[in-house]
Amino acid sequence: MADAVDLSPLTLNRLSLYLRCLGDLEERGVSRVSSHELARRYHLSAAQIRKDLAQLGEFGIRGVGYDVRHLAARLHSRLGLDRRHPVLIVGMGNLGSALARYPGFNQGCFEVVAGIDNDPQKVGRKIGAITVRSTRDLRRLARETGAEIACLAVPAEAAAENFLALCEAGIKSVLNFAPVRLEPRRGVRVKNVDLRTGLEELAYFLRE
Amino acid sequence: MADAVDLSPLTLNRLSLYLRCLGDLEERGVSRVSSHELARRYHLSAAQIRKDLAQLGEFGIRGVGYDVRHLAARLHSRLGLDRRHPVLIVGMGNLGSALARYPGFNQGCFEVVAGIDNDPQKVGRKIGAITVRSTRDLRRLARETGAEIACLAVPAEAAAENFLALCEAGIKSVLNFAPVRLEPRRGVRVKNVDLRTGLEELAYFLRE
DNA sequence: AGATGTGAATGAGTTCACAGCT
DNA sequence: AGCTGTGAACTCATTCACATCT
Repeated sequence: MADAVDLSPLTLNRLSLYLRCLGDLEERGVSRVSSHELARRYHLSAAQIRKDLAQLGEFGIRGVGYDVRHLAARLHSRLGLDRRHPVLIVGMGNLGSALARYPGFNQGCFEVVAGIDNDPQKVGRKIGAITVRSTRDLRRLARETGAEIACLAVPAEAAAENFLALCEAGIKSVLNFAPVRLEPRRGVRVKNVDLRTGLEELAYFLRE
Repeated sequence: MADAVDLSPLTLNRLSLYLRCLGDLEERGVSRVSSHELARRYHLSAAQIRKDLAQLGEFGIRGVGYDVRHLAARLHSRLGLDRRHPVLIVGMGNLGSALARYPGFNQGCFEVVAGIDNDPQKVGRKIGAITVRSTRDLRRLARETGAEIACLAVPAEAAAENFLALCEAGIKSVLNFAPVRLEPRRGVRVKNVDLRTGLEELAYFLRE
């Protein structure tokens, strides 16, 4: 099957998940795995795993399963994880600071290269491996670091203006933690991560 | 339309979103709003808003729109947000500490009532409004606070055992931040929030 | 006139079931 | 014999279009 097809976000998120499962298997020294085995171990659906993987081409071995390392490498490159991704964090409050130190944001191809805040009190402070910089340096920072991805972790009321600044600094993708719908901008992809929504979903299912 | 129908998680998340939009409108002093106006302001779909809201019963006014306060109140109660929800946080590392102080987790019906960690160094420390408690106190804490919801913010390798402990302490809903699929337990609802997946999704769309 | 509420049409995503390969 | 890869069936979700009400 062709390599150019676009994957849906749903498929994409599952592929990320499979990749992590494969990493786990690799660590455990497992070298081959079937869709059923994957499903059993990680509570997934075998049919769906096959459908998802089939979109990346045929490289399962019928009667046997998949080669763990080969599959992981294929996923890796298909997901765009085979090149470095510097990440900027805007808003170094509690959440921004936690993200800067979050292992998942500083592993493999991802690296948090700078934190940005407009509070002069915070500028210059070291948080984890990075130093907090002023919002005014945003454009220069983006250019110098080559960052295309930014996390927006500012309060709701500051989200719109900071998002605009990110767009103007040439950022291409934004992971938005502010509980706000950002005005769509062409050429800039936004993924909203609303932590509160998760809680509300759980609360719903607690009604008797 | 009946009140007993179960809402899908997708619908549910949008209803949460609408609720926040209505809050914003209320603050701005807007008292009536149409589905089109909501869609325009917050970049949503008018048809979908109507479909979603219709599931909660008829209380729009044809030719006019919806009463902002009335609609907000209805959503509120339908989502189960009209009673208090004490929240426990397990794992007081960077992420757990940030969540404990996160405004969205300490607003309205939600309140973080305790943080839990098995590191004796951390036990007793104050973080935001709460004090860190030992994992051994989990069961008692759950009973005393009446918490039904917990956030799991421990490293991947500690997730399974802590999840088990939560289940045994009688927790009903878990917001899981660990990049791990938890073994399903009947009677316990899990919502996975994987921050890394968000980054990976963005990285995918940066491939040329 | 203008907006809601809703069946009908369309589209997306998942599961089934089995042909085909190793 | 066993597992992949995939069309077909099915379920779930969104969009359309309009009758219905204020």
